[in-house]
Amino acid sequence: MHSLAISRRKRQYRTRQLMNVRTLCLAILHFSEATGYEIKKMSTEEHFSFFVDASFGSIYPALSRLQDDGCVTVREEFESGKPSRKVYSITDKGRQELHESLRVLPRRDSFKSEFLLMAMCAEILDREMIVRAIDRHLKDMEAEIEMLNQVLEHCDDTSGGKIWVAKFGRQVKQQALDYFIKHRHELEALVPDNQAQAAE
Amino acid sequence: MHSLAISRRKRQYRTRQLMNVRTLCLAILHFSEATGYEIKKMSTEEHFSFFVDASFGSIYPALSRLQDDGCVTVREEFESGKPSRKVYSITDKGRQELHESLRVLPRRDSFKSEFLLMAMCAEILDREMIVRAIDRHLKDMEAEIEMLNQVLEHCDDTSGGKIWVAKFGRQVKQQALDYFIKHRHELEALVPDNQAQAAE
DNA sequence: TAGGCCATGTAACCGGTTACATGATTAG
DNA sequence: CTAATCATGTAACCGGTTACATGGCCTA
Repeated sequence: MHSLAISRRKRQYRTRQLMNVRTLCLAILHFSEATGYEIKKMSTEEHFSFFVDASFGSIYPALSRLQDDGCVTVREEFESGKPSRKVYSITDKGRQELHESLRVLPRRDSFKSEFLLMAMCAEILDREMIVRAIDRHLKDMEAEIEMLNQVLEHCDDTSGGKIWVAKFGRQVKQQALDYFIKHRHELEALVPDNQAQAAE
Repeated sequence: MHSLAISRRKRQYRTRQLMNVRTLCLAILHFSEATGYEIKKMSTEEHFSFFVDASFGSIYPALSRLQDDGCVTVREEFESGKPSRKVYSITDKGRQELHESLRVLPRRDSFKSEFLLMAMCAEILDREMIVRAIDRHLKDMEAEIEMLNQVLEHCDDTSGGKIWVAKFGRQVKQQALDYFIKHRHELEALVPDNQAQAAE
C-alpha cells in the first residue's frame, strides 16, 4: 500500500475558513476598538462567544499579524498604576478583508456537548454523577442567559445585527433551559439509585 | 500548598478531555459494533453529531490505537462485490475506559455559528448575500430536524439515553427554527435593498 | 462516462491550546 | 497573605483536517 515515491509537492492547503481568530478579531474591532485582553473576554464570556473560543495564545499573534498586514492600527495607553494597554482599531483594509471573508457561504452551525455525550451514556453511569452534571449544566445555561440579558440591557449601540444575534441566542437558550428543567427527571430516572451498593 | 517544586515538573501536557475522537469511538461502539466508515457517518450526519466532528483521518488511526490497547476487537468481513469491512466491537477494557472518561465533569456546551457571525455583521453586507445565507441556513436546520425525526422513528433500541438526547436536540432545533422563521425579516430589514429594487 | 457511494488508510500540515514568563493593583 | 483581575506575549505541543492513494459497484 505504500511504495509511492515522494512525487511533486503541489500541495497548497488553503483553508480559507470564514471563522478563525483573525476574522473574529476583525469582526470585533469592526464594532469598536479593543485590546487583546478585551477580545479574549468578549469571545469566551460575552456575546461574541458564538463564534470562536480564542485564547491569548492565538489572539495576540493574530493581532500582531493583522498589524503587519495593515488591517489594524495600535495605540498604546499608559496609565499609572495599570499595565499598559495596546488598543487596536480596524483600518479600511481590515474592513475590506472582513467583508471579503463574509462573502463565503457560512458552514453549518456546530453544537457540541460533552454533557449530551454523558447523557447518552447515562445508563452506564451512577446516579450521583448524572445529578451533579445536570445541576452544573443548569447553572451554566442560566449563566449564559443572564449574560445575554446583560448584553441586551446595556445595549447603547446602534448595531441591529448585534442585537438580533443576542436576542436569538437568548431565546434559543431559554427554551432549551425550559425543556431541560421539564425533562431532567426522565434522564435521572434512567439510572437506578443504587448508591447504597456503590460504596467505593 | 508549597510552591517549590511546582514550576518545573508540570511539563506533561495531559489534556484528558472528555471529548476526543477516541472517546467518541468508544461511545458509539458501546451501543453497537461498527466500521470506521459508519462511525464517520454517525458522527457527522447522524445523531452522534452532538459530540465531535471527526474525519477519516482521525477515526482510522484512533481505531487502530484502540485495537492496540485492547479496547476494541476487529472482525474483517469480505463480501464479493464490496470493499472489505473492518467491524469493530468494544471490549470490557474499552467499556472501562469509556466509563472512566465519563467521570470527568462535562465542560460547557459549545455553540458556534458562522451564520450568526454573518448576521452580526449584516449591515456591512449586501441584501442578496444575507438572503442566500438565510435560505441555506433554514434548509440546514430543517435537514437536521428531519434527521433526528428519522432517528427517533427507527428507534428499535432500548437505550433511553440515546432517545432522550435525540428528543432534546429535536426540540431545541425546532424551537430555534420557529423563532428563526418568525424573525428572519428583521434581519433582512437591516440591509437596505439598494441593489435590485425590481427584484420582487 | 461522470459522479456518487462504499471502504480503508497515510502523511503533511495547521489552527489552535496549554504552560510558562512577568508584574502591578485591588479585593477578601 | 492570598487570590483574582488586568495585561502582554512566546514556544512547545497536539488533536485534529485536508489532500492524497486506491478501487470496485451502481446509477443517471
